[in-house]
Amino acid sequence: MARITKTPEERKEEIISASRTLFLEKGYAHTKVSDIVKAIGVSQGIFYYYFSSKDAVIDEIIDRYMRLQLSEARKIVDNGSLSPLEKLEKMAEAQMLVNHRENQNIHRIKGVDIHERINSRIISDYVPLMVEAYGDPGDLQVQMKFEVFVASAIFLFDPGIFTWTPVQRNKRIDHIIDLMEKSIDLPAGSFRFYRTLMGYQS
Amino acid sequence: MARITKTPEERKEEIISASRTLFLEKGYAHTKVSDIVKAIGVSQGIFYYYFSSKDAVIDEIIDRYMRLQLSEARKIVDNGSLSPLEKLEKMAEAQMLVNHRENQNIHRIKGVDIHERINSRIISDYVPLMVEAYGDPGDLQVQMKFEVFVASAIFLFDPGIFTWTPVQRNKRIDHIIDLMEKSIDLPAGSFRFYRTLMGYQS
Amino acid sequence: MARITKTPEERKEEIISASRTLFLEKGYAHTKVSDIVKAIGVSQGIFYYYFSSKDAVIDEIIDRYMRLQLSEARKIVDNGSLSPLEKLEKMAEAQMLVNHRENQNIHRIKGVDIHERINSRIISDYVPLMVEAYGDPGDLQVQMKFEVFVASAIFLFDPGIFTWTPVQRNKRIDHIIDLMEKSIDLPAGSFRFYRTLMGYQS
Amino acid sequence: MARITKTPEERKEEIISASRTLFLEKGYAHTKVSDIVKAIGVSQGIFYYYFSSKDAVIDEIIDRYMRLQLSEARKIVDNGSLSPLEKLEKMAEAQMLVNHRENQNIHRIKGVDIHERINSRIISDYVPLMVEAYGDPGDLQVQMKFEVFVASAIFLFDPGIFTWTPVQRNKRIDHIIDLMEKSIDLPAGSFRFYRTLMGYQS
DNA sequence: AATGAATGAGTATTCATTCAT
DNA sequence: TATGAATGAATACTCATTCAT
Repeated sequence: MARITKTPEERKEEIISASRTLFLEKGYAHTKVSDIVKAIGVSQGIFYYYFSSKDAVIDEIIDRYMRLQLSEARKIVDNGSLSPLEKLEKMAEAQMLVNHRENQNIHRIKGVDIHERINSRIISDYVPLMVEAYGDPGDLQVQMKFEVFVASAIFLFDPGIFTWTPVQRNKRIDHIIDLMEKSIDLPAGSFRFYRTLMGYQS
Repeated sequence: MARITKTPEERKEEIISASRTLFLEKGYAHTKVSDIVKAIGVSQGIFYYYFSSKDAVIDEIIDRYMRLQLSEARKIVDNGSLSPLEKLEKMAEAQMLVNHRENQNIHRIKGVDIHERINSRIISDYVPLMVEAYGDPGDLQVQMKFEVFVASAIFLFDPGIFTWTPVQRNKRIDHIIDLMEKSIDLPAGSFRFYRTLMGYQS
Repeated sequence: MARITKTPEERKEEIISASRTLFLEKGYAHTKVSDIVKAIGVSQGIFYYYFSSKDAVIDEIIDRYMRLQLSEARKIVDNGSLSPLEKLEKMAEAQMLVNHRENQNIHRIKGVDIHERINSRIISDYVPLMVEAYGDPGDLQVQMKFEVFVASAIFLFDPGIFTWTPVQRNKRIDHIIDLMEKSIDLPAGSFRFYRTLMGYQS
Repeated sequence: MARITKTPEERKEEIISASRTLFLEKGYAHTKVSDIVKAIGVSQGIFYYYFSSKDAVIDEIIDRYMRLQLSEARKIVDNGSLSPLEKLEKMAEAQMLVNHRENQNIHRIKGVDIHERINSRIISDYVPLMVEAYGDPGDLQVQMKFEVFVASAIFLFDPGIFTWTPVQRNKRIDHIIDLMEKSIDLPAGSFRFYRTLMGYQS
């Protein structure tokens, strides 16, 4: 095999990117380390030069994903020219954008508690940003409302658990949105923009 | 090994019972078929006479569990002498009872989408019974309210995902209960009995 | 692969025998488990059905070897019709016999302290039998003399350490024998029979 | 990493010293080349600039050790003002001195035939010096006596093989010394000074 | 002299499942 | 019904050594 040296950053990026793609395609468990290195044309050894184990890669993938989502959200929250609702809408859009950019929709990776790890951070790290965007940073009552909102959405629309028909799904999406709007005294329709994020099929 | 013939029912029961115990102790993945047969003193082969695979056993365990929960609930729902709230309370009690009876608290089994399989059936099969008990069988609006109620409870109190302190947990329990009560126009406190089921620590 | 069932005794024997042969040929480290099973035409799995690890096989080989040597020696020691010197001579012959029977000369296996494990048991278990044969069971002075005799022989003629010319080797053999004879007040030549065991080249 | 150029001698010395320390601590096999270079803060590549392989380092370590022991012994042998017994005693002291100086007690290194390589040279190179010190250079009879003396001591007190209790060990030490004294017609006690070298515990 | 990224060969072990008896 | 010996597929990780710069 021709020896092609790259900078550590490039190489690490390559490995992460190839891993994410393969994990998405075949699932974590069914992706062999040998598959990953084959995909980028390097030796097995180099994988372990950059990562201590296969698990360390998924850790890094999740971590990067969350950091990216959080930093995008942070920018929006800190944008003084936006209203609370505009901020939340922009945040939802940013989420979708990140998910689609470079195959990063790691929610769909099958395997060892990947979901658990992500979901946990969404509630603990992302929800507080939503509360801040909404204008009540640190307000526990509001935070718990967002928690329930996000939790039921993640749970009920988890493709690994439920297979709703489009109609069933749409009804539930609107119901959850409606419930949340009432819960925080917003006019009906204020959170309609969340439809897309939850997978509403029009 | 002495050959001891039993009726198929007994043998199957033995296998299921031993499997459930071991799955609970060591998790699904870490329980070997050889562990199971060793526990009841039979050969490896006989396992496959009764079950087509290791996975078939967990299927059966989940299935029995759900059928038991549903039949207990059914009885309560059909009990004409109870009010809607009494029915729901009895159902919650029955759930806890079944969970503790004969180690059946299979929610705690670690492993491949066991949770997913159970959760899915809770929403699709058990929630409708709650709606029926509440007195509005088939009312989609009510059903979706119960779905959100149950979904957020399952999600936010999944021990594999979150590690709340008792105080944090209690606050969220009360919040979810409160939200549900308001959502279906019940007096505050009507659903207080759900506290126990969700793990409230007083 | 055709499935051929054998009794556990036969199968275990097969594995041990093939392992010993391969260890002798290629050394312990360079013999793969896959080599062993290939040699007898069975699956990898069956190896682990009979032995918990590759190391467990060498343990068993050493153990069987020592038990065989010791039981042969025991018979001779217990033979009342032999004089002490006759016993020792028969014991030396028996040693060589065992070594050559069925490739059992496991002294020549290269690898992880195989020697250390054997040598240790020779001094601790076999030497006492020599003392008993000689007629002074439990006599520490005599035992230490035999220990030095055996130790220097094993050490100086270890093919992994020294490469003597035949002349050098012969001189040392005779010297060690002579020393031992004097040490326990035997007439010169009494222990000449040990020459063969030590590899005297005439 | 800052590039620090040193003279070849210094660098080589550094590598050897670090290797010896690590081999002693963790054994030869469990010391990685990367451990060695990490210990002195240089790159992997530079190791191979100075040594052709990991094995070459242990060769050099053994070689230096033996050359040091032999040169110290040579000085003593050539010291005309000492009697034969004084020479042997000084040599024994020198051995212990070298062993303790700068962690050089390489006898304790665990690993692939390190012992074999050292022991071989002790018999072939060091024993002749003992004979010379004793006053009979080239006398084969005397040499073989020293060989047996040294061989049985090395063998019986190899910590990798035997685990004597202090009492058992002391008895054997005195026995070997006594045997040697008789063997070369020295008054009892002449070689008592060897006790320390062999690890006598008073 | 020095760097450090890259190579690549090497393997013991686990266990669900099968099948001859 | 029951046995239990036998199958076989599946794979992450280590590290001495090399080499382009």
